Parts: sequence; structure tokens; C-alpha cells
Amino acid sequence: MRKEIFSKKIMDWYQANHRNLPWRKTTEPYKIWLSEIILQQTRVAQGLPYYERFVGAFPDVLDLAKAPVQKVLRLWQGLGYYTRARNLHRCAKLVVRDFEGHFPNSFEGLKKLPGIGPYTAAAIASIAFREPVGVVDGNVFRVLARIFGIDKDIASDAGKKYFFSLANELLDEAHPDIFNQAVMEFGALHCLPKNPKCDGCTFSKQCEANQKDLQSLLPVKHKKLKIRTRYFYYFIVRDKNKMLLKQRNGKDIWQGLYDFYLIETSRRKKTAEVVKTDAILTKASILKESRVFRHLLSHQKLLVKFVELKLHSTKEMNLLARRSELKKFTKPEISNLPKPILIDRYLKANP
DNA sequence: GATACGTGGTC
DNA sequence: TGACCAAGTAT
Repeated sequence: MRKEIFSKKIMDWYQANHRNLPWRKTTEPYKIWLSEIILQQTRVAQGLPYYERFVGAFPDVLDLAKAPVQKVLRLWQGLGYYTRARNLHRCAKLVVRDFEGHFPNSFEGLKKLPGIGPYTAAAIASIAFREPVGVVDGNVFRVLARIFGIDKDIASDAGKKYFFSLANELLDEAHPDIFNQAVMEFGALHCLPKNPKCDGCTFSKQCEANQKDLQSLLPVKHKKLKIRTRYFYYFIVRDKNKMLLKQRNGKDIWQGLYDFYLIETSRRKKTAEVVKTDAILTKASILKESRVFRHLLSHQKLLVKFVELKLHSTKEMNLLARRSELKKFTKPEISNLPKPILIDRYLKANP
């Protein structure tokens, strides 16, 4: 699609469909900046009341700079990402001190300020100063990836560069403010992440994703596998020639396999702390405890400690067994059970 | 490049 | 219901 066609269509759509938002009624850099910081990773509906309150409390950058940071944080309360509020305040003070209350009027100048990255610098430069620089946010990634059928990974540096360069090629240099907001608004209202409104879309014929039915596959975002860290405390409870085991069920790892009595905590704790959380265990005496075993799964890191306990009576053991759905096994029986590899390692080291 | 940072909405 | 996502930035 020719650049002129794209920009005309998207800006026509914008003129007909855009929301009336307070920061669209001004070109004051202060208010554009304020709105952009508030809207970082934040929906309009959530940020709007905060914007109104900030403008009411701090009509210009000097008011904001003069305020104590606590007052800024108080107004920000509930919005999240609180570093934004601290940087907002830092930035206001810096603008007053170094620039006599005037924001730098260029993309490069703006990007140096705290809390202003490539997206926000481009947004302020284009909207407040009409500098022809393209914005690239989550909406722009999605809209361009779909319409132009781009399958580059938006999480990679190369992908980001590609989209930034494409956005700048397409940009209507005579109306960078309208163009940029048009692409974002189109992504926010029409070309939605799920169930985009392709029926009757102004780009239905030109859109690669619509033509090839790739809407749900674009944009491509390589999701980084995040590895969860879990803390396992295994208690080895023996009584005469029997020991307690439990068959694992549910949706967790090692389904159907057997392991020892397990207490899982959200963070690393001392064994004594963990024992205290259990009425029966706390009365037992600790025979010995192992080092922390590190066990890696594809998407989990287990930090496991084994603790051998001596209960004072068979009665206590039975109580514990019943409450925790543990079962008693003798040693020969255990060797025939399917058990997690970690347990196997421990048993071999401690026969 | 990966990760932390918050809250609220969506399917 | 547990991801996934939302006008990203700083480290």
C-alpha cells in the first residue's frame, strides 16, 4: 500500500472515530507530557481521572516542581508504577531549573529527561512541537504488523528498529501529531489485540492479516520463558521401620509420583521458621537437615531442603498422616514406588 | 537482552 | 482462571 493511501485512510478514520480526551484540546508541552507519563502502560479509562486531578493540583510545570514529592505520590496513589511519579517530579524540577520551565522542543532533547524514553519523547515532540518523528507503542506494533503483514519479533531489538523505521517512513510529515495519534487510536479502538473489528474495516482489502487470516498471529512477540523459583521443604518422618510418603495429585509437577511430606514457601526461610508453621512438626526434634538442592525444570527452579524429623510417638505420626493424607511405607515398599528424581537422589545418598 | 515495576480489564 | 495485555522506562 502506498504511504499516501495509508496515511489518508488512517487519518480519515481518526477524524471520524477518535475520542475527545482533555489532552487533545491543548498543545501545551506540560500537559502533553503529563498525559503521556500517566498513560504509560495504562488504559485511558484508568488514567483519565488522575490526569484531571494532576492538572487541577498542578496547573503548570512550576507548580509541580514546587510541590513536595510526597504530595505528588499521594496524587499518584493507586495508579501503579510509582517510579513514574518520582521521575515526573524529578523531571519537573529539572525543567524548571535547567530550562526555565520550558520543555526541550526536540525528540533528542526530550529523551534525555528522566522518565522519558523513545516512545514518550516521540509522542511529545510530534504532538506538542509537530516534529516529524514516528511513535511506536504497543498499538503501532499491532496495527503495522497486521496491515503490512510483518512477522518480525517485536520483543527483539531488530524488530523494534524495523517498526520504528517503518513508522517513520509512513509518517505524514505535514501532520505528525494527527498521524501518530491516529495509528494509536486505531489500535486502541479498532484493531484490537483480540477480536479486531475487521468487518467493514477501512483497511479490509489492503490488510495482509485480514486477507490471509493472520490477525491472531500478528504481531509476533517472542515470549520470554520465565522461570519460577519455588522453595520446597521436605520432611522425612520415620517411625520404626516406616516412613511417610504422599502421592502427588492436582495440576502441579510430578503428577502421580510419590514424595515426602512437603511444605512449600514463597521465599527462602530457615528450617526452624518452616517447622513452626506446623503444630505437629514443631514438637518434633530435628535429626538432621540437608543442604539446599538446586533442581532445574524447564520452567521452574526448585530449591529443596530435606529435613529428617523424629516424632515423639506413633500417635503423632498417625495424626500427621491422617491430616496430610500421607501414607506409611516400609523401605522395601518405597523402592517400588514411582518417585520424583530428587527424592530418589536423596534416598540413595541417605539409605 | 532480560527483568522489575502495579493495577485493572479481558477472554 | 490463569495468562495476556495496556499510550514504556530504567537498570
